[in-house]
Amino acid sequence: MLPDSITLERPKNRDHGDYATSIALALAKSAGLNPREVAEIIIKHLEADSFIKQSVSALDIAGPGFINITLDRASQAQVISQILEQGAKFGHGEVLKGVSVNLEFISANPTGPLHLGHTRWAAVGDALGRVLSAAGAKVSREFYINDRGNQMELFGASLRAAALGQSVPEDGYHGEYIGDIAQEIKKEHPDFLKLDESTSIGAFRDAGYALQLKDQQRVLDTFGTHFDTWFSELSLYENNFFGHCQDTLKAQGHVYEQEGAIWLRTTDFGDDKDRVMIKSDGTFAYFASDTAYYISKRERGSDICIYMLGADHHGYVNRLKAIAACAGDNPEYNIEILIGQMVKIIENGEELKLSKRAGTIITLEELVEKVGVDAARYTLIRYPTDTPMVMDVDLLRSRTNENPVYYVQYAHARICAVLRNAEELGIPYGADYVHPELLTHERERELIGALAEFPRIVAGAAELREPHRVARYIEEIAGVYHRFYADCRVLPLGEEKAGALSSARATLCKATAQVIANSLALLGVSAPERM
RNA sequence: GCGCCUGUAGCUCAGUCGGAUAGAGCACUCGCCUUCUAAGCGAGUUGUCGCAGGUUCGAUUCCUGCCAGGCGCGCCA
Repeated sequence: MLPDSITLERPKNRDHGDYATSIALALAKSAGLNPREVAEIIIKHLEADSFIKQSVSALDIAGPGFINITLDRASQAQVISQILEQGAKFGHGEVLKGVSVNLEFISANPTGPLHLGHTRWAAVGDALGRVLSAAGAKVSREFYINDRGNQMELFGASLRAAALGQSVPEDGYHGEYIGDIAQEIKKEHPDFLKLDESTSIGAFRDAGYALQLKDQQRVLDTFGTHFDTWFSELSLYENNFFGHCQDTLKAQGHVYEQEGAIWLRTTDFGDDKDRVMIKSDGTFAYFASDTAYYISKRERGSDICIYMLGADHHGYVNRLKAIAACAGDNPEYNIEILIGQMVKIIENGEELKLSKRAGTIITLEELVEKVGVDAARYTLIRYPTDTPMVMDVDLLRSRTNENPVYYVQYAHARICAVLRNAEELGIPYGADYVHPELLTHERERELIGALAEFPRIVAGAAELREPHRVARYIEEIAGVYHRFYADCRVLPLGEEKAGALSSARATLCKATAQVIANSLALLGVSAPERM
């Protein structure tokens, strides 16, 4: 019996070679041999292979039966040429080629500023989009605008009340920005206050909606997060699109009527209870939009619909999955839901809860004002989304290596400085100066080996939907580079003449800078040339 | 009550389909700049991987139960 796949891993301990496999241990039982014997047989066969003979310098059996593989130096260093040739494309691959992904994230109500919870997704969602694209997927980034329902009416009523100088409704919106917008609308459209109450509320609602949406778009733009589609919930009800969706679900046999309401039998697919689509008063429940929106995404050509939701919405996972199943899709493939845990922010050792602007929690814009785009994005992306996280403003503002984003950016800037100096000294570097035979230092081997991992990291991050892996990888590269820098002098000292080794090392530096820049680009974080 | 997430060093957290001696950063101690950016590097110290079972050659990782914390369970959106 052969296993489905053979795992090849990078050992933590460098003494265990460049790569290692535990295949012999896995096969030992069914082969009826002890693992080391199995390993010996495998190695004998591998050694007969001409490609292996050429590119591998050692195959060893270690421990209980691991096979440790040490690569030939020259073939290992080929990655340097590859990086220089492919440039910004290095690391990009095709594991997700041919897959069309709809990536929906943030999806805030257009009734106020984006806050901290949205910000996590603004960073992670954007990074995931970049990572998926790099892995070959066709990605459509979508922001779903919840522009329908009671919240919008309350928003309109709050604005109108503020414009009239009245106190806003109890369950309305109370942030400071409400007053600002109300004044802006009043100035632009003094006539709105002369309309009868419900028309007036509608007018304020629509004007406020337009202003808030524009504001969200502006803020996200400065944050470096861009969308392909801003999808209006209201548009799902235009041209009877919802009716069409209802027919689709009906055809699959999961729609029924009870007590004057129209239901979707989501319990057929693991939901706790069935969900109402059309309420007994004839209006649409929010869930109706969910079903139509999913169907819209699929009909517009996406194979996989990824939803990025806050932890307070995790109760929606089953019903969303059930929608896919009710539409006749495979809920294990066509729909994925990622849950982002809460983000807390502390400053001076205390949690920041109130934003004067939003009236509730701190906004994306306020966070950026405090720590800058790069630090905010990097920190938010650096952790898996299923862990709650705490952002420490003071730490993120500090320009020390307590702050991982600086550690990583500094490595890039440092390399750029070395390369500038190399150019001044007339030391050539680039694809013609790789000289693998000269890069024999342990630090050089380490660095080359780490650079070679990048494509695997990108593919893994894409397949697992975990962009934080890219951030952790850059930190490793930065660390390995700094150690190389400390031990391996690149430029000639004093009166020394520059030799081939300087060129080879400068070339390695160039390749490292490229990989760091590519990684940071996947996170939407800048790679400064000077700091 | 039911469901989801989390529990790893003093602190903040990584840990790939189950692999070898469980890792970073910070903090603490001590070294390293008359020459490439010291925002850096090196050395030292730090662990009942929440607890208890199970699966197996092997479990921080998978399964079950329990403990602790966070969140969610509307014909609201």
